[in-house]
Amino acid sequence: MPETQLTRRERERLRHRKEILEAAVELFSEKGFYNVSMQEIAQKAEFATGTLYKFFENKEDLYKALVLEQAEKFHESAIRAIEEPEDEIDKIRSYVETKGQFFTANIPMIRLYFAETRGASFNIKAGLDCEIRKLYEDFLLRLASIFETGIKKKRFKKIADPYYLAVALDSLTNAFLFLWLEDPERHPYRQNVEKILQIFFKNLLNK
Amino acid sequence: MPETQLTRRERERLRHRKEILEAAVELFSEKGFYNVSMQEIAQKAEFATGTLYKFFENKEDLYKALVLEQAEKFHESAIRAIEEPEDEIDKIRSYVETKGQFFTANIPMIRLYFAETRGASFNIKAGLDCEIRKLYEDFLLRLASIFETGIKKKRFKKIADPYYLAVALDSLTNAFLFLWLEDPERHPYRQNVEKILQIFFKNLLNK
Amino acid sequence: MPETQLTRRERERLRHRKEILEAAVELFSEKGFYNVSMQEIAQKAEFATGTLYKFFENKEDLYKALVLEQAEKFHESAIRAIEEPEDEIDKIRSYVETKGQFFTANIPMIRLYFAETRGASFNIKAGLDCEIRKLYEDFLLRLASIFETGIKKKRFKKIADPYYLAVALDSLTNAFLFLWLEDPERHPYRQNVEKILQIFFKNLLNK
Amino acid sequence: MPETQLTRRERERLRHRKEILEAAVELFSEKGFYNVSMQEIAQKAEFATGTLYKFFENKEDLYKALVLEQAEKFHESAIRAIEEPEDEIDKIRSYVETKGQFFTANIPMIRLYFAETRGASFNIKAGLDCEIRKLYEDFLLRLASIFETGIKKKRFKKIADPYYLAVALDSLTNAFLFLWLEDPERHPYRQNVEKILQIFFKNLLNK
DNA sequence: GATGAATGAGTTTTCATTCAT
DNA sequence: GATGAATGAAAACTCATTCAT
Repeated sequence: MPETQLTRRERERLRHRKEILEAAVELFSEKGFYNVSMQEIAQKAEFATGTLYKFFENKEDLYKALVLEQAEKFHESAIRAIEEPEDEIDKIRSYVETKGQFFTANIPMIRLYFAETRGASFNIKAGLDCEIRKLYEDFLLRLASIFETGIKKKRFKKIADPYYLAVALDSLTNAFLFLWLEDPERHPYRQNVEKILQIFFKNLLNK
Repeated sequence: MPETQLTRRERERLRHRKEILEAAVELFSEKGFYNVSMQEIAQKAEFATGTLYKFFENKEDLYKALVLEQAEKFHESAIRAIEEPEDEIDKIRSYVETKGQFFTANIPMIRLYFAETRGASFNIKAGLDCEIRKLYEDFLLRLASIFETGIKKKRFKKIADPYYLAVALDSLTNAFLFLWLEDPERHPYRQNVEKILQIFFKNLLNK
Repeated sequence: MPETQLTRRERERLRHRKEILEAAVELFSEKGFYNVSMQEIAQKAEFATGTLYKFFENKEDLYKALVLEQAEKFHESAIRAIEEPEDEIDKIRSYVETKGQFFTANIPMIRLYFAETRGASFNIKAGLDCEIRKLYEDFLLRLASIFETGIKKKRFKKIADPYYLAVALDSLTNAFLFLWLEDPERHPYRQNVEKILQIFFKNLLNK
Repeated sequence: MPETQLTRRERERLRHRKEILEAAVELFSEKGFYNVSMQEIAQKAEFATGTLYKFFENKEDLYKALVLEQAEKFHESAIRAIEEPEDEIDKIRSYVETKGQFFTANIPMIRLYFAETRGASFNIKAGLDCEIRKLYEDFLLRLASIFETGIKKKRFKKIADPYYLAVALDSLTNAFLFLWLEDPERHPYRQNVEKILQIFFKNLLNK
């Protein structure tokens, strides 16, 4: 196992890095990039200010690392979710479900991730946008190709550009995640998304 | 008309206020709340820094005024859009169209408005959220009640909670506005939204 | 008079700038660039920290302005000193005298000026070097051409490259300025320089 | 020989100390005291930061050791240079030559040494000044006494205070070392210094 | 109302120094 | 002696806000 081949030092270093990131997500998610100071993060993570700079070049870099690492994790999960099932409909269901699971287990990331992908991210001057949006765009295209294949296989009717179907699906799931975030009891993600997707699918499916 | 009953002084004051806000939207929309300084706005509006404070208590207040006034304008248009037509389907069509018209004519506002309604608005410590979200929520309820009435009138099938239908509709239109914003030529709002709504409606409509 | 055509505001601004520079020379000259903080300068000049940044982009810029402005003043004086007299020997005497007058009246500048021209100026990353050294080099060339002319006119023997004569003259005057700086009573600049120059001239002159 | 009586441990320690100092001269000479960090020196010397503190109390101490040790070496050479020859003129020639040899072989030290002796050394708060300047002053006095002896022996005319002759000699050699440093090809130290000294000596010598 | 210079608290970032291993 | 992660004080710089004119 590679984990155990790291020296103690290296393992500690990784742990500390993780601790910093964990303190940071919470703060950023709650107050936003500009309302969180490095001191604040350091304090929450129980390190000195200077220590943060051993791990991250600057505040922006810390934020980027944070969002990008989570985005990559989500991405992997999402890709796995759409690759496993055979059937196109199952792929989509699997995605919707995985997305729900990922974010309901990572609540602080929801705001950050959406701010960076769909949102008006003014947070970071540039750069982050670039990488994370590339990931996002890449995934949209994969979703689109599922719709495309489904259409070719005559599983779906050809009612719209597959890319737009992907965009629509993504935006609907986001909307219901937000509802869930605001009031989890009242707006359970799974059931709600389910119903909306039915509207979608009933019409999309060739009987 | 009340406008003409204002003194010259008052008219000038209003004009100046408007000039400041106009300079501000552009800057905020381009760089975000925290990357725009009051001096920058003053310069763009061709006033002295101090003058801004004759019109707005502070930076936050200026931003709030900006977003709220636009939000109110949009809401008026949107409400008018859903009140005029008789038929529920027409109401919804009218809303979608009006939304498109409003924002394509107010590009800089798109980012700000979405950041505040759906987005992870960390921009402002608090308060703005409150008022603008109330407006937004109010409108969602109106949309919901259109669906509800439609269902009652048997125009629509009862496939989902009307509120969720409203949320879905809103999120879809947003998604297509964003696409349009990114590449207006390639992703014309009207046509795209049209197609997606058809998926919606075909299934929603009782034949 | 152009001075009086400045608005009161402009005149005040210039005065403030000057006050800042005056506080700064003393501090820099005493402790060196890196041992003086902007706060310290601000305090000594009786302004707020931020105010310094209205006048100078950054600490380096403030330092540059300081040294360069003085260097330019000295330059003008020095050039005037060598242009007025007819005779080559008088030109050189005039320079030596003017240099003494300038720096004995601007004690804090001695260290700064020498640090930047002849010294190992590590103070500033770059740039200042450039401009100030250009001035300095320019002046050395003027001095050299005085020697050259003197040689052509047979006032001087042709005992060495005129440029090296200039360098030698400059370095000797510096050395005696330093001595004076360390102990003005014991090492009066004028008399000492006088004697040394005699060594120079006696051999340089064609009887 | 004492060297071989050191234990292996002690020899290693000395070697490490030397390695650190060697890394440090280069860096200090290139960038100056304040633009070099201890971590940088450690890295260049291939030691850990903490190790530097086993050898030197602090950064200043390291710098002092560096400059002082070199200064002492130079002084020994210089003293040897003026002690060996019999004749006063030869002593001076020997000094000028030795100085050239020492610094052309120790380029990085030129800047540091001059900064500390003649220059506006703001580098170090204090203390270094003291010791190194004492060495320097001591040497100037030795030079002065050579001139004095020469005068007594009627080798030299009594044209100026011997101390000032020493200062002049030193400042001229420095000036030509600087020229050489800037462009070694164009300004060869030996030849240039030679010519300038002739001006000096021709007049100084009693035929 | 308009001006814009001045303010100074607050933020990011650096780096000499320490210390547990 | 060697390591290098952690420290935290100190510095540069920004900018919302004030206020005398």
